[in-house]
Amino acid sequence: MTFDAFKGLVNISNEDIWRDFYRQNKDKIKVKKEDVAVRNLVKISSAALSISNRKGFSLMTLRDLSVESGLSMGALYSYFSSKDELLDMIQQQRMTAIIKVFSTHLSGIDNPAQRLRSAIQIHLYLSEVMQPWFYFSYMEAKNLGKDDRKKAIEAEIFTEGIFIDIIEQGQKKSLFRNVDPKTTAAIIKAMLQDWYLKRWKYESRNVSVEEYSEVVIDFVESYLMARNNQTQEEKGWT
Amino acid sequence: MTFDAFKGLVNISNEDIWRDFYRQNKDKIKVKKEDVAVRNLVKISSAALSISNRKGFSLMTLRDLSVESGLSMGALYSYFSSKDELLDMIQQQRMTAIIKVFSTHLSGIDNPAQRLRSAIQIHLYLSEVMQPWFYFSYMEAKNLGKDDRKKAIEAEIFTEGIFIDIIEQGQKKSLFRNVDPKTTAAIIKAMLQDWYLKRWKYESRNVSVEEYSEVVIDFVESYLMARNNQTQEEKGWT
DNA sequence: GTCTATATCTGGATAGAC
DNA sequence: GTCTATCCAGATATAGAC
Repeated sequence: MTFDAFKGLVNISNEDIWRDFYRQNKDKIKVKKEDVAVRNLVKISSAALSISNRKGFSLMTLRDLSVESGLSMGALYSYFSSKDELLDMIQQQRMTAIIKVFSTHLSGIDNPAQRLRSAIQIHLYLSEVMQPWFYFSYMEAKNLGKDDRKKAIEAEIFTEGIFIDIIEQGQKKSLFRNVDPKTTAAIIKAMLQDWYLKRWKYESRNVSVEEYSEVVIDFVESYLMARNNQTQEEKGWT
Repeated sequence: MTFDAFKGLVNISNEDIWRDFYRQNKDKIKVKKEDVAVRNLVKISSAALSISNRKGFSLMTLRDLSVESGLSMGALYSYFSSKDELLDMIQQQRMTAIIKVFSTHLSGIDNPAQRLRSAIQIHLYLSEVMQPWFYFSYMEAKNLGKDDRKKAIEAEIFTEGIFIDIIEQGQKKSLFRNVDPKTTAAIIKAMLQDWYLKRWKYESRNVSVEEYSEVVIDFVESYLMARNNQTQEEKGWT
């Protein structure tokens, strides 16, 4: 699947994300007109991600946020009741998105080799679409409240678990050689994370998400299928 | 080389690091007795790394630091003149260490395959010895002052450059296949960084730095030497 | 060299006008 | 719903005794 095809399929816009959020949290948010609320939530979150990813969430003052979002400090507090709640709001959005996208796009793919390639692609493509979220989540994970910390760990286990499962399936079918599934999955995750953590680097080198995706897949397959002299045909490439 | 052998060779103790630092910065530091100064610098840096790596440097208050280091707030300011200077002090130390260790331990190894393995091992072993520094550097990089920011980028380029060079050498000698050296080096770095960024994970799974090192080497060699059905003997393993 | 006490300021949060 | 003005806790940094 190309990146453009993916974007068409998932169709995650900032607005959709925050409209969903608004509907699920109507009680917490003081502003009652949906359109107004959604518009401002988008402004606030964009500003918050931009400033935080530049200098860190804890160094972002609410005065910074007020200037960049174009809302007064008083208005900001109509959308969240504390700075920490704002952090949790952003985190929450990423996690629900990742679980949703994985579940829908991996179902129905049974062949482990094919499933491996799809999982890598989906993760990279999703993190490309939501790069600021992913970067933010990674960097600010340690500052989460207790509950959201738990959710973050669950999300971490969830994605890594997907890869562990795939590897074990492939080993059962003798498609992959007998390496340690957990460490392998951990390393795959590290490769995937590098894409959104060092995006400036890949951008300056003109590496597209599709190219990177192919390199990662090649890397992982070389490792899992080493000493297996298969042709591309046999591997399931097309 | 085993990890223990490495530790014996490099022999980086906290004390040596800060003694060096003290001698190079005698003018900045108000305390004039070397032994007192070094002892307290060790206390301060250990406390600062421990607290920062738990909740982030910007959320560490000087009161926290005072309690954990056992020095009063007034005393702390005999060793640095602002909180930002403390950050730069810690960063500086890691970078000089990494350049020193790489230069001494890679010189004399000419075979690209061997050089690749050594570079991976050295990086992992060094980051294991200095884990809190590496983690800190990575997480707080964005908060550096202008000058130190430049140094940080240089250090980044330095390590990645080592791997790019090795890969290009190996390709010239037809030991490695023709993949993109830059992206490959970037991915190798991502694997190396995962070791000190997610150390808790590997610790909880009882993965030692030597085991991890072998997996990374296997991973990278599989990729660079794919479709080359060599035996371990031929690859130079022993 | 190190401590306690304190000056000064920054930033999160709220009250109340519009 | 949004703004301005303000409160006040808590942070950095310093002064001066020991």
